[in-house]
Amino acid sequence: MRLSTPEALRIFRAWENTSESWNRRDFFAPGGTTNRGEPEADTKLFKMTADPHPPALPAAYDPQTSEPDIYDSWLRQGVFTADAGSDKLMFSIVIPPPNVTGSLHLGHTFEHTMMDALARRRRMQGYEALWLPGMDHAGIATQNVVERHLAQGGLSRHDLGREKFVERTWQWKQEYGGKILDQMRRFGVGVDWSRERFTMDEGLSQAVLTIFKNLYDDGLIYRAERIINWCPRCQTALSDAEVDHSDDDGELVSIRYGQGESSIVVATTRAETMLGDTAVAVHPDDQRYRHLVGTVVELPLTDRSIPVIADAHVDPQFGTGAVKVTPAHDPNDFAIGQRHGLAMPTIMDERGVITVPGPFEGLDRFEARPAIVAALREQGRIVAEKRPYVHAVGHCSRCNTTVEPRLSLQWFVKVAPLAAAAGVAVRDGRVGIHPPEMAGRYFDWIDNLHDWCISRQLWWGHRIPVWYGPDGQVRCVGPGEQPPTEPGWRQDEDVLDTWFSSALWPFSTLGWPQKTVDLQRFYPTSVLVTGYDILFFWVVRMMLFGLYAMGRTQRQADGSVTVDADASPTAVPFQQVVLHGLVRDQYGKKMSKSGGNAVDPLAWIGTYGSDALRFTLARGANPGADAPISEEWVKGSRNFCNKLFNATRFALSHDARVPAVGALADRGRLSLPQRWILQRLDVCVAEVNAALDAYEFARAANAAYHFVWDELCDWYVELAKQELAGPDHQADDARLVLGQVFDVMLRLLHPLLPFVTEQLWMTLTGQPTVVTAQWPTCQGAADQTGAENSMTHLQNLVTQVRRFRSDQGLRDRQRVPARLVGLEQTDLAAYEHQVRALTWLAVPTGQDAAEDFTSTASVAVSIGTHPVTVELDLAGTVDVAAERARIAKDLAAARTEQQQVQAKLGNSEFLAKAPSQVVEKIRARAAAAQADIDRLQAQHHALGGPEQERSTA
RNA sequence: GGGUGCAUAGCUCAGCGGUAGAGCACUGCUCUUACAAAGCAGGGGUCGUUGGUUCGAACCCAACUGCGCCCACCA
Repeated sequence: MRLSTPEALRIFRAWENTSESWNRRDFFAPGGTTNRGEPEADTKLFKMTADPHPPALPAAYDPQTSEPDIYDSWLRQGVFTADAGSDKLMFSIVIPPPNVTGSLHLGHTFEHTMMDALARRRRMQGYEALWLPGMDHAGIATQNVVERHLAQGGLSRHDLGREKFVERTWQWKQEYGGKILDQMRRFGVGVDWSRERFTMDEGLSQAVLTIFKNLYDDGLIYRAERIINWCPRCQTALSDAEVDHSDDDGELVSIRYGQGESSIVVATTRAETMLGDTAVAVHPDDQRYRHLVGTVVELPLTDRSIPVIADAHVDPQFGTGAVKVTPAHDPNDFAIGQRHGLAMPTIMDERGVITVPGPFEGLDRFEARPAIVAALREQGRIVAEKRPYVHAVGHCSRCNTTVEPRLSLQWFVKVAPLAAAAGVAVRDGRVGIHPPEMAGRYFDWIDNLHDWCISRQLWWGHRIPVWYGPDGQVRCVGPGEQPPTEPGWRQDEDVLDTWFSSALWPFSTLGWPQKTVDLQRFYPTSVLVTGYDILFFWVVRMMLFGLYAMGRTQRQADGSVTVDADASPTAVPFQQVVLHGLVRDQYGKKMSKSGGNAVDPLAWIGTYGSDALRFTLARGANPGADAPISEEWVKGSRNFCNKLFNATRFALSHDARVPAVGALADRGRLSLPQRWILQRLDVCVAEVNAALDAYEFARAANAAYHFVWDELCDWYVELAKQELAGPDHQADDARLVLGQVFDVMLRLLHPLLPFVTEQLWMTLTGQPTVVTAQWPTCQGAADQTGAENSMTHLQNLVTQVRRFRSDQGLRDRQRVPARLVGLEQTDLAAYEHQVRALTWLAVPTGQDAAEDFTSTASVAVSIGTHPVTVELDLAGTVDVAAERARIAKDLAAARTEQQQVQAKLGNSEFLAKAPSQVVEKIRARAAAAQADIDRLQAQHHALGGPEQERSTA
């Protein structure tokens, strides 16, 4: 196959962009070319020197070509490298570290869009802005991937052994782990690559050791035999947060324990656990079983007898009111077992295989279940069955295997002493949550805490720094300490939960436990942007550890340690939390690989550009909101970029100049359209700022979108064409106004559309980069000249004439001679030329034009209180039917309006109780409606319209 | 089981007490030199149902119906 040149180029670029070219770390090597203020000369696309003639823009908007070059230039200029020594105000964001195994998906681009916008805006506002990137080692996920990889070669991790396996995983990380970072570069994230971190790198591992040791010494980490969630496939413990519950079909069987008079019936969905039963429990007040408490019953299929005990935890209303107790395989039963000192035999191994000697030994738990039910049925022990029986079942969030509660020896973090302070920090406003409604979910967790199981039976991760001696000694080895070397000592085999190191991310990445300048200047981080789906996994835990490590602790009288709830504001890991939703498809369905509707962001970036994808995501990005997205909408955003590109190109081609500061302050001199667009620009700036202050990216994007497209392009640019062709002073003003509007808008849009605004702004201003340009602020000038009102009049007039022309089937090109009667009485008197240009109306020609001109059709419009009639010469070709239809329609609308308004004005209570401004507004509407009705009726009459068109009211 | 949210145009959503809006889709016309990745004009909704509060309700309150999400050791 032969490729055409452009096609080949495109493919080459796509390939080039994804990997090789981005691995040139010399762009951001420490001490290299990244120092701010000393941009390296760039000969490729952009001139860094003051060039009086900046390079012309390409003829077409072409993100595929320009975006990678622009990103290179940013890295070369070092604009994202934060200076901790700066005396500016500080702003910092740490990236939610993506899994090292991952590739970029739309969820990442979604939150990166928001973080980049926030950081870029702050940088333009004069802050020293740090956006710190990095990756998470993702314990279970990565180990699973590498194990799958090994399995293809017929190997298991045990064939390699621990050391080799970990080595292999590091290798894998080096080879594939940076993929997502390469993809982020193509997206154009403005992160500080010189500060990139990894949860398993040297510094962060020190942080993990340090906090483990501190917590251990403070008695906040302990090891205990507890019921934990166990995944028989991953063969590791899981925290509560790593278990997903779903309502599954099961089977509830009732089994008779014991014989005859002294028998008792219990119900269960997990019949196989009966092999581990050590009691039957009933409620102490339950009269039905009172006589049995203290006796023993025979446990079927075994040679054991178990006691009947009384425990207040049993619900007498449920089932038979009697519960079988399996302390080693059920959390409730474990608690009962502890209270009654019951034996806790484990009946399954780590794979979920029955270990009790006998006929069921070696059976998987799901094979054992029907086998045991069958055996019980044979003995006549099954007294009732209910199937299907829907009940909540826990699944491993990593592999979806049914979780098995299992008694085992694990490490835990004592959460209560940490959590109180974490609750207070949000309640007293030191940490803001957006949207505020979601703080409720945060408190749900904080107020209902369970201790956090942090040990994992994996090999990939931070190994627990505890050593066990030959005589039962336990020693926690802190950072810098030597592990015991005497014979017989061995280190704990387990590693820490991935979220343990993630919980340190806001300060470990800044150098903690060292007292670094970064830590001092950039902590607490300003904003955390993350999904509401990991509020519990991550946000809560960062709060716990952040306040513990960076705040103060108190030793209680009993020797226990708690985190001081009144820790200073500088202890919190972040000051604001912005929670975003999920990316959904165009039908509102959650995007997921399994749902088959997942999209590779790079594909869209390749076709439409990073800016287009960002803008589409931004238009769905409000706190707590899910963002629907589809290719059509990305295309729409690309079209917007193209619009902006072409409009700027228009301005440049007419020598638009950015005015000196204050040059346009005296607006009295300017034309109506000029005053209007500057006024609207100011409103847009205010709206965008207000929206971004509230993290409402969607509102900001929409405000800018509508200003650029509906106001700037559709109206001002069209009007400016007339001004540019007009008298010199007017043309000069137009060039300055265009310069001003585009300068401000490009800066204002930069956080949301970084690439196209950079390209256009550099060309417009000749400056090296918009990244460090000054952020626009609202001038706050009220519309003192009534420009908005007059422009509304102009727009109405123009639209009415255009509509008439459209209804009459007139081509735009067809200049129609016309008189604008009465215009001189209105505020548009000076703008007849502009009105004619926008409506393609010609001045009547001929010797005595005004007198000879014969009108054959007219359009009547109300300009404020003044009637204006546009009289056109259609040379007798007026489509009367079309015209009458149009007028009839307007008349009907005007009458409806009049009816509604009169209903209000006829209501004495309305007049009495409604605010006077509202009443005045309604009166004005009534007057306007009446004027419309009069005018339209006259026109309708003139066209020979029948009288029955009268209102039926 | 406990929370919590949502129902507005064909689709996805904004509006949250005083004339129902946007994008896409749809219809007609136009290659008018910034832009056809466009322009101009247009059609389309008793704002889930039923009550209530109010001069006035898409908006506030209650109930109902239908979806969704979060939490949960219901054997």
